[in-house]
Parts: sequence; C-alpha cells; structure tokens
Amino acid sequence: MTRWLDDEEQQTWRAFLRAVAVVQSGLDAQLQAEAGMPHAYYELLVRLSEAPEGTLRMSALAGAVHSSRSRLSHAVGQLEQRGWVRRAPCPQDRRGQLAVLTAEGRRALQQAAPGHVEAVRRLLFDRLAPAQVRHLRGIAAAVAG
Amino acid sequence: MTRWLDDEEQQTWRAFLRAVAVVQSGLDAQLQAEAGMPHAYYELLVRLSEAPEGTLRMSALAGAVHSSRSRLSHAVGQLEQRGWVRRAPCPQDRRGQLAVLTAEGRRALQQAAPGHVEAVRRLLFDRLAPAQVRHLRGIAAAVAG
DNA sequence: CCAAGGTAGTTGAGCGCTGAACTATTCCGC
DNA sequence: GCGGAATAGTTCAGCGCTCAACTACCTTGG
Repeated sequence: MTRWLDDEEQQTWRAFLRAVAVVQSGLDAQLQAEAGMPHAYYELLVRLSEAPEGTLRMSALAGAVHSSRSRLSHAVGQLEQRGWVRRAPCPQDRRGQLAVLTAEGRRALQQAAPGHVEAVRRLLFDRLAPAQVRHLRGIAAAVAG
Repeated sequence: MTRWLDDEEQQTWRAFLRAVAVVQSGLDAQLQAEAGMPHAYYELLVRLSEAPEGTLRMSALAGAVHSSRSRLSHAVGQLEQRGWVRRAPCPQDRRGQLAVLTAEGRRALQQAAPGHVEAVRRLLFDRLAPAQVRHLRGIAAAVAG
C-alpha cells in the first residue's frame, strides 16, 4: 500500500535534508555571528526595506515571509526592542498595525547584507554548476508550489 | 566588492527558501499530528533502527544526524521519557552512553513511517519530474558538501 | 441598526534548539 | 606512571517557534 522510497529516492531525500541543514545552519550562524540576528529577522527587514516607506501591514508582512501571525507578532516585538522597527496604528483599519522600518533598522540591514550574500554564495551558488542553478530554480519553484 | 545576487539568482534563492520552508513545515506538521513527534526525533529513531541491536553511541548518533551533542542529549532525554529509547552505559568507555531503541520505540517508528513517507512523496517527489529528481540528487549532494 | 460571525493582532505556556559552562573519563608525552 | 590536554556527555539559561486562547474591530444579513 505504502509507496516506500527506493534506494535512489532514499539517497536523494537524505542528501536533500542534509543540504538544507547545511545551508540553513550556515546561514543562521553567519547572521548571528556578524549581525546578531537570526535569518528570519533578516528576511523581515528585507521585506520591509522593499516596501514603500519601509512600511507594511502586519498581515502583509506575515504573508510576504509566509509566517504565522503569532510568529510575526513575537518577531516584530523583538525587532522593536532593538530599535529596528516601530509599530504604528493603521489609519484605514483600527484593528491593524503597521510595521515601519526605522533608519537604524535600515542601517542594520545594510551592514548585514554583504556578509549574508557572501554566505549565500558560499553555501549554495558557488557549489553548483550554472546548469545546476538553472535546474534548481525550476525544482524549487515546483516544490514551493 | 560584494558579489550581489542578480535577478535570476535572487528568484532562485527565494524559491529555494520557500520550497524548503514548505517541505519542512509540512513534514513536521504531518509527523506531529499523526505520530506526536517532531521530524528530528523521527530521524533519531530511524538511525537507531538501522543500527545493529538498535544501539548507537551518543556521539555516533549525533554524527549520523549531524546534531550537536547538546541537542542530542536533550532529544534522547525526551525519547527516553516516552519510552522509545533507553540509555545504557558503554562497556568500552566509561564516559560513553549507548542509546538503545526499545521495542516500543520500534513500534512507534513503524506506525509513523507510512504517513511520513507519504508526506515526503506529496511534498517533494510527486511535484517533480523524473529528470528533476535526478538533478536534485546531484544538487543536494553538491550542497551537502 | 444590531447581532453574529469573521478578521487583525497579541499574549502565554510549553517545546526544541543553541552556546557555554561543567563533570567525568581517557589519552598522551615526559 | 603521572599530570595536562582532549573527549563524552550533561546541564542551564535564553531564544524563537507553535498552538491555543483572547481582545478588539470590522462586516454582513436579517
């Protein structure tokens, strides 16, 4: 009944898990060491920095990083404590909150970015041939669904 | 100086992150819901089940799943509390500990496995063409390093 | 209008992980 | 052999996440 994995699939699966672990832990280690933030927080800063006025509704930000509302609320709380983000009431909807990137937050992001990009290259792109990078794009898109 | 990501790399990277998040959260959700354990614990049970006598030195088990000693110690503590693993002193090295899969642990693994494999297929393999699976293997191996 | 249900966001408890001490044992060079 | 370094494993504090309430506000049907 169960469609078990054959040997090749098993190997692919385990290599996949290992690769993901290597990339993620490497990424988190680099950001934590050099910028004092986990990767999830870095992504929040990136999304905010790309938004007009560095501002996004909480729910829009949650959607952008595919995070739960709860997680985002905790995370923004942390970012706020560090002075990288501030909350503001949403004019159109009094239930809503805006997350606003502060100047200090933008500075923190700019300082973190080069090391982060370097890590992304070192951990992922530099290890792949150009054809593999092309393939990865399609694979990732298909899996992301 | 910094080798920034071009548009295509950016898209690949974000798709990769998203794909990984989908697979991991889907996997964890399935195991948590149907077997009451996180994926990391499932992997420990798998590695133990593959070892002779269902037994491995703590450090060997840590190596097998690429886990820190600290993390493993906590995890085995949990598995022990659930009766799925027991600890035993290591005869050759009095510093050492053996993690031993119990009959109950093996049963828990057998019950969890079909649903887990189904999730792996649904989240990863079913979304990829055969050629993509072949490519993924090489990519994952290269990144796992 | 206004009550019922949906939506936005927060909060609190508990879990798993990390990194840094800490203990106990073994290994190694003199 | 013996004293110092390395190794095995545990423990603790703190962090980020999940899940389930909970509050506050908006929307919609009667």
